[in-house]
Amino acid sequence: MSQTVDRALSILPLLAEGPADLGQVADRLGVHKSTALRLLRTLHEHGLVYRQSDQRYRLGARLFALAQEAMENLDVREIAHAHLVRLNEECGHTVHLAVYEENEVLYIDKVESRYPVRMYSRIGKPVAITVAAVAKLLLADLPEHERRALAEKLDYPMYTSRSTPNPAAFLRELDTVREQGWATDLGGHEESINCVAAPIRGADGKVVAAMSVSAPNVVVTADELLTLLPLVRRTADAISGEYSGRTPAELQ
Amino acid sequence: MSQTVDRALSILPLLAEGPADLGQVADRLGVHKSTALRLLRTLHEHGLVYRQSDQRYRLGARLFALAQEAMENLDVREIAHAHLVRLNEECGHTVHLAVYEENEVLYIDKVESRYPVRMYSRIGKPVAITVAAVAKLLLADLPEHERRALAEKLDYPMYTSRSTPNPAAFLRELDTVREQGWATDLGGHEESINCVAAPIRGADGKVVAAMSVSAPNVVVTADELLTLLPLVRRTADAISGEYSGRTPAELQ
DNA sequence: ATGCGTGTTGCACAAAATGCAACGCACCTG
DNA sequence: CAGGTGCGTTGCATTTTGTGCAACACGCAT
Repeated sequence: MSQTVDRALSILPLLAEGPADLGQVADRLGVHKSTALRLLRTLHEHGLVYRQSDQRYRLGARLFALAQEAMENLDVREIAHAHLVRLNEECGHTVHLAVYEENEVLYIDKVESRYPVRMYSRIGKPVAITVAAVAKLLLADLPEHERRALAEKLDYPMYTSRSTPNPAAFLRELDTVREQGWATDLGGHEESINCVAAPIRGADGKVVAAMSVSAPNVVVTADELLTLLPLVRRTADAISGEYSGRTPAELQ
Repeated sequence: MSQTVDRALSILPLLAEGPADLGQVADRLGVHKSTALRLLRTLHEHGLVYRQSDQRYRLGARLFALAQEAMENLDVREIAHAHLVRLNEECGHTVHLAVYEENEVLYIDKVESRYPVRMYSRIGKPVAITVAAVAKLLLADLPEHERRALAEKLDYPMYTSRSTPNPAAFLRELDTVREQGWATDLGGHEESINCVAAPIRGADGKVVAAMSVSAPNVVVTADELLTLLPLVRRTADAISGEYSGRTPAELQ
């Protein structure tokens, strides 16, 4: 595609890790300093990169503004948010909202647990796609060929002994999930954390997002968490209804 | 500087206005379709641009991930330090930087007064939350319900006759502080010590930290200290600008 | 079939990006 | 204070790389 642009864009994730100086950027890109300088200057002009007082470069304000706008284009998030908050108030655990995009599953909203022990996650961060309950729901709804192709392409890291080990097992799991209309992750990502998740569907029945409730074993056992399933499904259905225009928010 | 990158980056704000197809992008860039195509493809590979089902392009969710990660790796303390030192050189008094965390306000940086009479404080030590100027700023920015809940939970020790006596008085003080955008502590913690403080805000306008200048009566009167307010606010604004990655041009 | 509006590909040419080497500059260090 | 080291920065010759063109492919409506 375009080498120059490709290099320039590679700078962004690099700076997301933290500020870096010209030399570091040039090294990690594998280009001459002068080349890196010109790329950084261009990024700077567009406000995507900022030069702090110690001369090092970091991501700039413009990027935050763009991210904000990108968010606003995802209207599921806006509709879902109030429901997620309410669910969190009812059960107290961490609530996540995720979408599938370009072979990745991304968290796009999160309401923190009210318990002191919290699970780590980050809005915008790609999800552990082979084990996360929300990922199973989103992938289970893909057309067959796409699903198979993706399953073959993925890595299957064994986060724990319960992680999905290979494509075959994953595809079987996705079939089950599609069948039952909900999904779980019982210690597949981190030994002590369990999730239950339910799908959010658009007017045409396609899964547009998925939401989950997560809690560590020390707070509730997996069995206890599973008793929340009806509540989670009801919340997801409420969001689906509002998203597809069936149930205006005012009526609830 | 770099034409190709420049063109590619110009696509982002364009798509921020709303989804567009190849032709529209090419037109607005003033380039041939094939050129626009290659640029879009490169952006796409980096996840900054997403191709929706109707083939049109829009901003991708990856932008989040970047912005979010960058935020997380930002260190107010690191960015603020040089500014605090400069402020101390200009006025000579003790300068503090504080953040709110888990129902407490903590000093995270300090530059000592150059006068022989110093006030006692320690980095990492919780601040007298009901009276300190920095605490007022940080709490004033909390969401209403959280602020009320916290105000009720706190103790109101009468360090001096001017200490905040109760939740109602505290909430009133916080409203004033939020309104005016700065705060003071005039002998509320120790009879002879006054402070002026200003907030430091992130890209989203949220108060992420607060800074203050403190001095005992024997060095400067409260009125004299207040004349430093513009300087303190300017410093805080400079830190805010740098923290949120604004370019000088956008800063005005 | 036919025409129109898309997006997409291969290619020749020219422009634009690259790496180099040299310079400026601030900061140490002996 | 001379000399050295580690940065960022600049001008320039070289050629890689991006560009626009024209042609093609595809879907859709007429």
